[in-house]
Formats: sequence, structure tokens, C-alpha cells
Amino acid sequence: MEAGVAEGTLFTYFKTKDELMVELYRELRMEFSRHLTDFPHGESARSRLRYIWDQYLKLGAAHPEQLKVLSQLRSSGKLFKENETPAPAFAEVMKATHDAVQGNELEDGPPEYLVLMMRAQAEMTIEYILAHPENAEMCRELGFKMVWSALTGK
Amino acid sequence: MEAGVAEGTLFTYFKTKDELMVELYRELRMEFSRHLTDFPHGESARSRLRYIWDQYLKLGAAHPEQLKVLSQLRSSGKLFKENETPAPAFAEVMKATHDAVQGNELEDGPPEYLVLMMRAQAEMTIEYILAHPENAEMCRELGFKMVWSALTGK
Amino acid sequence: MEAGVAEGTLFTYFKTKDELMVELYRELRMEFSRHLTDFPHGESARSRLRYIWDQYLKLGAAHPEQLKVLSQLRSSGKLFKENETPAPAFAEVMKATHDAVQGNELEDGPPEYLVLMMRAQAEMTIEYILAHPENAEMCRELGFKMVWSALTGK
Amino acid sequence: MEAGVAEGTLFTYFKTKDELMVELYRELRMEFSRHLTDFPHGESARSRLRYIWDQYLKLGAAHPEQLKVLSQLRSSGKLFKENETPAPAFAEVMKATHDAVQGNELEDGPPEYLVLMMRAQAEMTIEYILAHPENAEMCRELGFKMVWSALTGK
DNA sequence: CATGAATGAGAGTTCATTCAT
DNA sequence: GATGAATGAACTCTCATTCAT
Repeated sequence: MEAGVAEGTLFTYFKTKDELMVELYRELRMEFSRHLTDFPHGESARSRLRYIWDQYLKLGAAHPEQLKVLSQLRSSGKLFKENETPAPAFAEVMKATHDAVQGNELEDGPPEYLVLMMRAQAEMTIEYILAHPENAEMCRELGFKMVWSALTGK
Repeated sequence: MEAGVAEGTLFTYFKTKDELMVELYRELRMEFSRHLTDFPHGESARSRLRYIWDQYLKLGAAHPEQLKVLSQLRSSGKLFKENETPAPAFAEVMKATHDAVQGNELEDGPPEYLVLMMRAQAEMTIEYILAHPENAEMCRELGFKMVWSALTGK
Repeated sequence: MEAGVAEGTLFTYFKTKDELMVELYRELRMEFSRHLTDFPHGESARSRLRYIWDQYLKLGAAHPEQLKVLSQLRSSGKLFKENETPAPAFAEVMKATHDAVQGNELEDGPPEYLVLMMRAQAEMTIEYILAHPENAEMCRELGFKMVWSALTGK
Repeated sequence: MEAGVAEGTLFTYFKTKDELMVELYRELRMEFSRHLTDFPHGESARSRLRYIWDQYLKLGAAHPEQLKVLSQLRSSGKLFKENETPAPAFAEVMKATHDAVQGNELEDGPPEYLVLMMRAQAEMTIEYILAHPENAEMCRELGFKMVWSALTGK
């Protein structure tokens, strides 16, 4: 694995590689939550989602490796307890998307589905930006517009 | 391995497992294109996208394993020549999304970005449906509405 | 492990190292049974036990390594199914000891206990002989006398 | 590790784990000798052997773990200096078996062989009793009878 | 050309041992 | 001394790849 610690050292802290990965996963989510310090709690749903969108993209662009780890972990079926401690960020996205869809037909859909939509969009955008840095600014904008339209139909 | 062929036989046709996977990837895309037989060429952008959306979801739900292979392949950096032979389907999505965004600000964005958006949305939806089959119908609908709104702002 | 086969080869045949060991154990027991070709079925209990004693000692002296494997396996708690296919030899020892104790107080004791006694004696003797080859002949004799006396009280 | 001391502390006292084990071995033997406080020095060989037999079985049944350590140590070839300081108990067994075989053919055999016989018998019996506690009393009796017969031919 | 037993590099894990505190 | 976190050699096991048949 990565350098820094000796082979055996990992197993002083984690009984298993999987356990380590799960812990890493938690760590990364916490890390993200820590980036929401200026979260505009009182503002409009749009502002709040936009804030999260920007932070997510910023963080993702800064640590693409870790993002990859996250998504690989998710699709490896080793994350049973993901729900365990819903990251603070998750709750905020939940709330903001919920507010955003008030009054339209998405209101009746599964709330998590909306959250997943936003995450899928964000991760795709990050990937795209990493591959085409020249379009970064534009995609950040257009991407969010798409998310917002998707939620509100406007 | 999976079926039919003996272990060593694969290496008669593919120098490497990776090479096999890339080929499989191509195969799967072709397979998808083959599902577009009734593609409504003359109809509206919405109809055409909807058709693709439905086919993609149907196929994805039918072969979740293969879909997983696809997305793992994509995120493993082993797909250099992906573009090499753009799948027919890809061209259709390209055209349809292009038509859909006519006249709004997305018109100026990178066309593939829009295609990726749709794919991300579709795959996320398939995954969600696999996990929550009871919401299948609803998500197929809402999902497409979100895609359409995302593209058109309506 | 020992040379001869490549690391991975073992696992083509045995799912687990433990499984390999168990199989080895069975093999060794079979091997022993194969050495009982001239077993004097019709003769006295003494003759039969003596035959087994001699064969056991001969085999043990010839393959001390394997004997060590056997006893280590036994004391490692990895031999659940030992009983599964009682080695032919075992049955013979059982029968012969049973005959030997006819009419004395050991008759009422657990039959396997007697078998274990003989085995313990034999293995100890083999070990001793390996360490003191000069006493081999003498210990083979005295050892069996002790076993026989132990069983019959004579 | 087991109790009390911290991992690294052991290596303050023992250069090596093996060294520690050897020391433990000595310790256990001493421990056994300490259990011979009421040893019936003046009595018959039979009484003396019986006393040792009973103490050995009692101790073994009480500390099966340690007994296992002992026998594993023995069969691991790490006990070079075993003889170094013959445990007091050893001397007593030696003397008693020697007395027991006076006048019969075992008299001419290697004395340690007789001691080993008794130990093998005792350890086998302990193991058997641990596996079949319901036969404990019976085996203690029969076992000793076998030992005594083995030595004396009566 | 197909086959599958054999291979060995590499990943995961254990544990005796070291060493800075 | 005593401590226990860190170490790395050694072990178990996996899997892509080779090659004699």
C-alpha cells in the first residue's frame, strides 16, 4: 500500500484491511463536513445547495485520489454501516433538496434519490473537470444550473 | 472463469485480462446499441432521449453485473481507447441532447458533458432501483423529468 | 513450505492449509494401514498386537518427520473429522486390545483408552529410539512387554 | 500477552521467546515438584509411584493449557538443556520405577525409558480425561494399574 | 487451437522483536 | 527498568498468466 507506515503497522489499528477502508471512508466524509464551516444556514435552498456544490467540487478537485477511493468503496459492497453516522453534510443536502422540490412533483419522490442525484452529478462533474480543466469554470456553473433545474423544473 | 471457455483459452484471444475487459466493454456498448432498434429517429428530442433512457434502465436492470463491470472499468483507468469507436447510441444521445439544449445557455457547454450527465443520472437511477425495487416506476419517471429539466430548464 | 511445488499450487488442490494438513493426516494413516498387509488375522491377540507394534515402530523410525506431523496435527485441534473414516489399523488394534483384556478389570474400561495407551507407548518409544538408536532393539522388546503387561497384568 | 506484563517487558528478561518458553518449562517442572510436599518417601515403590501419578493427573487436569505448552515445547526441539537441572520429581520417579522393576527383565533397560513410559501414560490419560470427564475416576485407576503392570508384569 | 494444471508475483495478515519514551 | 507503538520477515492465500499436452 502507500508508503509512510510499515506493512504490519496498519493492523495495529485495524483488524482488517476492510475495516481500515471503512474507517478511511468515515474520515473522508468528516473531512468534507469540516469544509462546510461557512454554511449559509439561513439562506435560500439555492444558496445552500450552491454552497455545497462548490465545496464538493473544490474538495474533489483538490483530492481526486480520495474521491476515487470513496466511490470505489461505495461500489465494493463493503460499506454496511454507511448510515451509522450520517455525515452532517448529508443532512444539509437532504434538507436543502427537500426545500428545493417543495411544490413540484419531486416532492413525492424518495428524498435520498434526490441527494444521490446531486452526488452523481457532482462526481461526474469533478471527473469531467479533471479531464478537461479548461472547462472547469463553465462546468461548475452549468452543472449547478442543471442540478437546480432538475430539482425545481426551472 | 464465467462460462464456456477454459481458463487458458482466453489468452489465445487476448494477450491480457485488461485487454479482454476493454473488449468486453466494447461488446457491452454494442449490445446496448442493438437495443435501440425501434429508435424514434424522426421524433422530438424529448421522445428520443426518453427512449434511450428507458432502454438504458431496462438493460441496466436486467444485467446489473455487467453494468457494474462497465463502471468499474471506467473508473479503473484502463479504458484509453474508449472513444475509438463511439457507439452508435452515443451519437444519438449526443444529437438528442444537443437538440434539447437549443436556445438555452447549455448550448455553449461541452456536448459530451451533457451526455455524461445523462449517463451518470441513469446509472445512479439503476443502482437506486436495484436497491429499492418498490420505487422503480416512480424513479424511472422522476429521473427522466430531472434529466429533461436539467437540459431544458423546464 | 517444503519445496517441490510452487506456493500457489497447493491451493489448487486444497482450499486451505488446514485442509491440506487434514488430508495429509488421512494419507499418512492410510499409508500405515497399507503396511499391515501380512496382518496375522487368525492368530492370538498377542501376536496381532505385536505385529502392529512392530509395524508402527518400523514405520515411525523410517519417517519420523511424518510422525511428528501426525502428532502435531493431533494436538492442534484441527482434526475434527478424525473419526470419519477410522483407519483399518485402528479397528484391528481395537479388536486385539479388546481380546487381550478379556477377563481382567480393564475389560470394563473405555476401549479407546486402551488404544490410546498403545499409541502413546509406541510414539514415546519411537522418539526414544530416535534419540538412542543403540537401544532400539531392546526398547522394541521391553516396550511391547510393557504394553502387553499393561493390558493383561501378566 | 497473557497477563500482567507488557509486550516488550518480556524481552528485558529473555532475549528470545524461545528462551522464555524454556524458562517457563523449567518453572512448570519446579511447580510440579512443589506439589510433592507429602511425598511418601519411606513407603513402597507402588505407593510412591501412585502418589506421583495422582499429583501429575491432578495438576494436569487443573492446568491443561500449561500441560499443552509443555508437550508442544518438548516436540518442537527447542529444549536442548532439558536435562540441565533434573527436576526433583524426576529423580523420585526414577528411583521409584527403578525399585519397581527390581528382579524382572526391565531392570536391564534404560531407566529413563521407564520414566518416559510413565509420563507418556500420564499425559495421554490427562488428555483422555479432559475429553471424557465422565470416565475420569475410572481412568485414573485403570491407568495406574496399567503403569504398574507394565513395570512389574503383575 | 483449446485445455487446465502449475506457476509466482503480490495482497493480506501475524507475531516475535526493537526502541524511543 | 518498563512500556507499547512500530516494525518487517514470514506465512497464507489469490489470481492473471504460461505452457506442455
